[in-house]
Amino acid sequence: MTPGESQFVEEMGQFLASLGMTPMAGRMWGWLLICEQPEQTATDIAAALHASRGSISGTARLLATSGLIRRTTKPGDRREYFSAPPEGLDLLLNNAAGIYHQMRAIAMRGLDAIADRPPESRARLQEFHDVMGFVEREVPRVIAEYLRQRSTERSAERSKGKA
Amino acid sequence: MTPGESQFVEEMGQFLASLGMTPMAGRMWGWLLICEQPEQTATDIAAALHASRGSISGTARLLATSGLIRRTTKPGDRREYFSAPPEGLDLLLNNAAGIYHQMRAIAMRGLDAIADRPPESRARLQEFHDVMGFVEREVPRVIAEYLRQRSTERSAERSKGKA
DNA sequence: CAGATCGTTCAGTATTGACTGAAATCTCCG
DNA sequence: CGGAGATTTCAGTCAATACTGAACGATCTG
Repeated sequence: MTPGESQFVEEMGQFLASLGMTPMAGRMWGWLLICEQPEQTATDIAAALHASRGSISGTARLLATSGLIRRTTKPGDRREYFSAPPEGLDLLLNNAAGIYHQMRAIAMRGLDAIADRPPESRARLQEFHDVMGFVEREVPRVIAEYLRQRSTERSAERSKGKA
Repeated sequence: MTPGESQFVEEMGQFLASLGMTPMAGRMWGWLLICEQPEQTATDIAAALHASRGSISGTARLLATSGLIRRTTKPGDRREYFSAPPEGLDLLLNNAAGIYHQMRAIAMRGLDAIADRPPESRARLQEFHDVMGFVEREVPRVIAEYLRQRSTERSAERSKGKA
């Protein structure tokens, strides 16, 4: 790994860590985004990241269950190969947008907790809840629309390439 | 504080902590959203949250500089009063949307780091960068539009109330 | 000016949690 | 069936950090 690549991997580590995952998860995903061979074994990754195999194992499970990485096997090869599929990006975005839902849910429970108060006392939290409700609806809509549009562009390009 | 209120405060604490602030910052902001008296002294807050004054002091600075809370003083009263202004909500949203910018910036630096690679090797990260570029532009736009619309509705309501 | 109250600072404490590395488990080949 | 290569598990270590509480400084009152 060049210093620049190493810095990228480390930044992805800190970033995904700030989103609730572990630093190692970010490093691993980042590495799978930039490594020359898109499919890497656990040993490859451990060597590249200077990490223990145990750490890779646990992190691989975390990333695989959340859909960010894909595990594949090859006939006549006991090893597992990890790669970063394109869908991982969509999942990451949906996950990030999920914080708006969390915020609204918390506000909702808070409103229940102070249900007996007069409206002017609940106004602050009510507004918080309303704004989150909007964002929770609209942001995923915008993202989904873009992803749909992008996938149709892809199809068109592939058709053009074939023709 | 009732159990329900306490739970709300605690959930806000964990939530803002996951966004990079401290749990105490979330608890304090949450409390200022639901307390009966919108303006609270540091002593009031410390008592409500069972926290030390030192903790409140540091947290108040953090929240005030980020604009989430407002500090006010009254003539003939040495104490400072804290409250949660409506703009805090906007700032929180902008802050949350900032993660998209962070992601694109990291991807950009990563692309620089592997600038010498062939395009097919950079494709994964390039796509990551492009998608983030879109989200970084559009999500804040949608949020800003909504906030603007909401503020004009407010003005209309206030005028109606006066009339 | 003395006294009291409020705010800030900072060293210390305790907790959390990510990572390591060795032992255990599994799978497939010869 | 034995064994090599691979993965998983888990107890232990280590670092990061949020919070406490006492000491200090500042500001207003009587």
